[in-house]
Formats: sequence, C-alpha cells, structure tokens
Amino acid sequence: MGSICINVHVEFDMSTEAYAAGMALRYALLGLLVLEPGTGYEITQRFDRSLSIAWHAGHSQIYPELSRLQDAGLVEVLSEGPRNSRTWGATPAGREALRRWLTETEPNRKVRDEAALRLFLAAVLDPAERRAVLERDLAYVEAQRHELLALMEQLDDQPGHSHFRPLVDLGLRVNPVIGEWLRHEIGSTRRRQVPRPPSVS
Amino acid sequence: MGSICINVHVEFDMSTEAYAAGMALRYALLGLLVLEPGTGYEITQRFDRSLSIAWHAGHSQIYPELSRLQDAGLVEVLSEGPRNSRTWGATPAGREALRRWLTETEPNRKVRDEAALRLFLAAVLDPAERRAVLERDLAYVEAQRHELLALMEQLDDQPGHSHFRPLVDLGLRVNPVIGEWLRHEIGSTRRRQVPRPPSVS
DNA sequence: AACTCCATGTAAATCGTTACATGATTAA
DNA sequence: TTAATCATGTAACGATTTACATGGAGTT
Repeated sequence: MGSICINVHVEFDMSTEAYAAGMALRYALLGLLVLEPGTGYEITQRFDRSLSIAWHAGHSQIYPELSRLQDAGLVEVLSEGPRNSRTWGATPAGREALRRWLTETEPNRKVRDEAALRLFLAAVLDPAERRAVLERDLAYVEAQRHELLALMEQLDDQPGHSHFRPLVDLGLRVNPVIGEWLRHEIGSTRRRQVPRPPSVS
Repeated sequence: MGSICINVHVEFDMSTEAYAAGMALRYALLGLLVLEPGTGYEITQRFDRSLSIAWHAGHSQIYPELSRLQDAGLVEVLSEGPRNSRTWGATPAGREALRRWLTETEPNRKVRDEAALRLFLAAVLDPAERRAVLERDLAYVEAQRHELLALMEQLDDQPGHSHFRPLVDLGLRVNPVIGEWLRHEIGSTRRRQVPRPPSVS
C-alpha cells in the first residue's frame, strides 16, 4: 500500500519571466529591511541618504511596493507606532528571496547617471562654459565628500551600523576620483596648475 | 502714428515646467548628433558603447524621440541611405538647446545603478556567497577595463574622435578604483593578500 | 537558400515622477 | 497656534522595457 502526496504551493513567484526585469526596487526595499527594520517613511529617507549613489525611490513608489511585498509574504509588520506608522521587517522567505536574487540572477549593468551624461556632453561647449559646468559639478562632489567624511566619523562612534561602512567606503573611494578628474579638467581649461586635494586613503 | 507688432512664436518650448524632468534622453540624443551625425540605428549602438556608463536607451525609445526632436526643429535629416536609413544631424537650434540645457539647468543627481545596489546589499550574505558575488563583479569590471584600454589605443591611432576621450578617461579612472575596492573586499574574505593591479595613471 | 546584420517602426505592460490629499505629533 | 516634521496613501502622466513586426543588403 502507498500514498501519493502532491504539494501545490502557489504564491508570488519571483523566478518567472513575468518579473524578469525592473525588480531592483523590490530588492532594494527588501534589503534595506533585512539590514534594519523601519517604516515606509524611514525607508524613503534611507534612499536619499545611504543609498543615494545607487538607487532612488519616492514614497509614492515605496508604499505600494511594501504592500506587494507583504502580499508575497516577503515582509511583515513588526509593530505599529504613533501616527498610524508601521514598522516593517523582512520575513525568512524575504531573506531567502533576497539571497537568491543576489547570488542567482545576473545584474543589470545599465547605469543611469545624468551628471555623467552631462560630463560627456560638456565636450560640445566652448572652454569658458565647459569650465563653469565642471566647476558646478566639482562643488557638488566636494560637498558630498565632506558629508561622507562626517558620516564616517559618526559611524566610527556608533559601531552598531557597520553594514553602512562598505557603501561609505565605496563612496569615498569613487567620488574623490571623479573630483580629481574634474579638478584636472578645470585645471587644463585654466591652463594653470591647481593644488592637489588632500589624500583620502 | 505707430504700430504694434506682436510676435507670437509657438513651438516646442523646452523651458516650461511641463518638460521639467526626464529630458535626459532628449539631450543625450541631441548631444550624440552634435558630436557626430548618424542614423537611429547607429545612435542605438553608441548608447551601448560610448555612453554605457551614463545612460541607455533602446531603439524603441530612440526612433520616436528623433521624430519629436524633428518636430521641434532641433534635428534634421542630413541624407538618406540604403535600407530606408536616414542620417540625422543637429540643427543650429538643436545645438543652442543643448548648450542651454547644459549651462542653465540643474543636473538631476539621482543615479540608478543596480550593480552598485547589489554591492551594497551583498552585506547581508555570508562570506562565501558574498565572495562569489564580488568575484562576478570583479570579472566584469576587469573585462570592461580591457575593452576601454583597447578602445583608447584605437583612438590614439585615429585622432579625429577626440571628443570620446574624456569619457574613456573617466571610465578608466573610475572603474579600476571600483575594481580595486572589489579586490580588497575579496582579499579580506579570503584572508590573504591578492596581487595589486597594474597602475593605470 | 539560409543566416546575419542593418534599419525602422508600433503596442502593451511596467516603472517612476509629480501632483494631489489627508491627518497625527512635536517644537517654537 | 502656527509651523515643521512624521506618516501614509492615490491619480495622472511620462519614461522605459519587452515583445511584436517588417523588410533590405550582404555573406556563406
């Protein structure tokens, strides 16, 4: 005698080709909640702070996506607070879905960076205008560099948030290089030397 | 006796708030045609080659946008070739519109970079899986670096395309830095030293 | 004759931004 | 009590991707 057991488990299937592209926001959200639970509002802010060099999303995109992730069983409400706020966290299924996305799917390498596009197109400008455009960029990069350095010092004081460290580190390494390139371009437009920036490493 | 002359010149107005955001594709296209005229098909390829670190667009986005730019008087058909192809170029009005966009509008600094997002989220993986993910990234960056170096040598032979030089230069400076960071991360996962890459500067 | 690349287009679905809306809580 | 910040949502529009669709020209 024997028995046949068929387990049909139908839910939000994240491996079908129906969800082949544009899932980055979903996993950005999931990842942020794995790193640390938070409200939709807090997640919105983290996109502008921690994640600003990689991705961005407004609250009008985040709240509906949190609902979809909840329907899929990937996130759950951990607690409810004042002002109708809900603190979300990733479920074990959510952690597993994130892990599989990171390890088993090919990254989409297409980058969208308007500032870099402008840098490229600045080649069409005459030297004086090009210099003005590059100086605006340089000012922004320098400001960002100081923000990152300040953030890094804060993190050194509070070692609990070590998972932000790799991004801060990456930001510090990449942005000064762009800054240095800008300085070089501006320098050659001026036809004179500008002082070298202080080393970051 | 006097006369009142009212000049009403209504056309595609690129300074109104109706076109405040998402104009980057329009100017990317315009800029590519200012740098060098080409067919829609050629422009599609340039997005994947020259401009891949800054912006991307498929042909289904490019052909309609070229039509809109033509309606606005910013691009024109320079010549028609085999296979119903048309070579487009920027008009004087197109050059001026590009110049004004570059110098008079604020850049949108929001970056969309899935590979960087994955790098950030890799913090949630265990060391073995994280290392595998980082090594995949490293392989890609190394391959890209060799492509850029090869392209640079080609450009040295043909000095007519000097406007590509800044991007190649930027790519060469930024990507090896990310490569170096990846090497460092992989190295500390392995707990042993990896050989330093050859210097690019 | 089959295959590849060149060359152009449209349609449907999804993703993302901006604007519209509301209300609670805290600090000045 | 006024303003700022916290907190959540929806609707409309625009941007982007994917799939569908067609045909010319050159190479094997």
